[in-house]
Amino acid sequence: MQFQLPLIYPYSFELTTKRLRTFEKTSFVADGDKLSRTMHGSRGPLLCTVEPLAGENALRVEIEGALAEGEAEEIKRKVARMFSTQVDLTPFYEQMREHPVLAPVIAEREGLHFVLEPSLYECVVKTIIGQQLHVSFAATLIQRFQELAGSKAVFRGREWVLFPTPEQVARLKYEELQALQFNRRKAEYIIDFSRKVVNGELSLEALWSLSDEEVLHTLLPIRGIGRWTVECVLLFGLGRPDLLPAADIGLRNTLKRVYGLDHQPGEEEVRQWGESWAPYRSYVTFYLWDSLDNVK
DNA sequence: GGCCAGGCTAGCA
DNA sequence: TGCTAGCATGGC
Repeated sequence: MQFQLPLIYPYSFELTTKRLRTFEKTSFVADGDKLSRTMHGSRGPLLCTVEPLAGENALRVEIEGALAEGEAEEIKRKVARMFSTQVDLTPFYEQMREHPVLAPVIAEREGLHFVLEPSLYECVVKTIIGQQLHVSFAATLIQRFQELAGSKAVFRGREWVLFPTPEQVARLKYEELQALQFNRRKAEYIIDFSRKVVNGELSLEALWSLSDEEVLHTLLPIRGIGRWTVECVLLFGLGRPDLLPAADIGLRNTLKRVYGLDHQPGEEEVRQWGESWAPYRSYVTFYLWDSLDNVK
């Protein structure tokens, strides 16, 4: 199946997918302009390939694999959501255009959009793995985790790994993740979380209809999930526009640099600044993170 | 070699 | 209620 997804200008495919080609390359495989990744379809593995359509202000999408009756529309919606094709950044840019400090940081990244994970489960697990680790080491762990627990599928004559399902992870033993250099507690967090999803104690699909606050209250009691993790899930899983992970060390380091401070700002300080960024705090956070990536 | 990473929990005051 | 050691490893 092939289809096109119209984009809302401004949209830069290059800026938007840059992080997928660098330290998030565990999800997507790049081939020139094209990016491919596997997804779970209702009838088995799918391969989704996305590329910009020159001069058309649209994405060209190809889906390989068996689709069920009526599944095509669902996949189109999912890919559109993943690549934020229907998000209009114009009001965000207008609000921030006069900002004394952030205006240039934002202007340099005109057209940068979120790329969301295809499933909330994948988002939560990757975020837990990434807690307080170097991004590059987290990527290594995610890779090993996928190889260990995920299914394989063959497309175009090569083997692709799928992100593990909750069922596959629920069957693992803690020791199997420890052998991949997960620490004991992180192994427990991930496997125990997966078991909650499998036994129905937690419905991730239900999160879509909840407010940010309600999502926070739903996920926070789960062991291994703190405020930062929920905020990342709201951002990168649900695509909510007004989140501020004020405790994030990367964000605080970036603010120190961008604002030219002599100290690393505390959580409260970050929240106070963030008030003037509402209702687009997620975008400011994301743009600042992007500027952090470029400094390293 | 030491300290810190895009945190979180358990244990202690 | 608030603070801190410990976690498992890589990078600087």
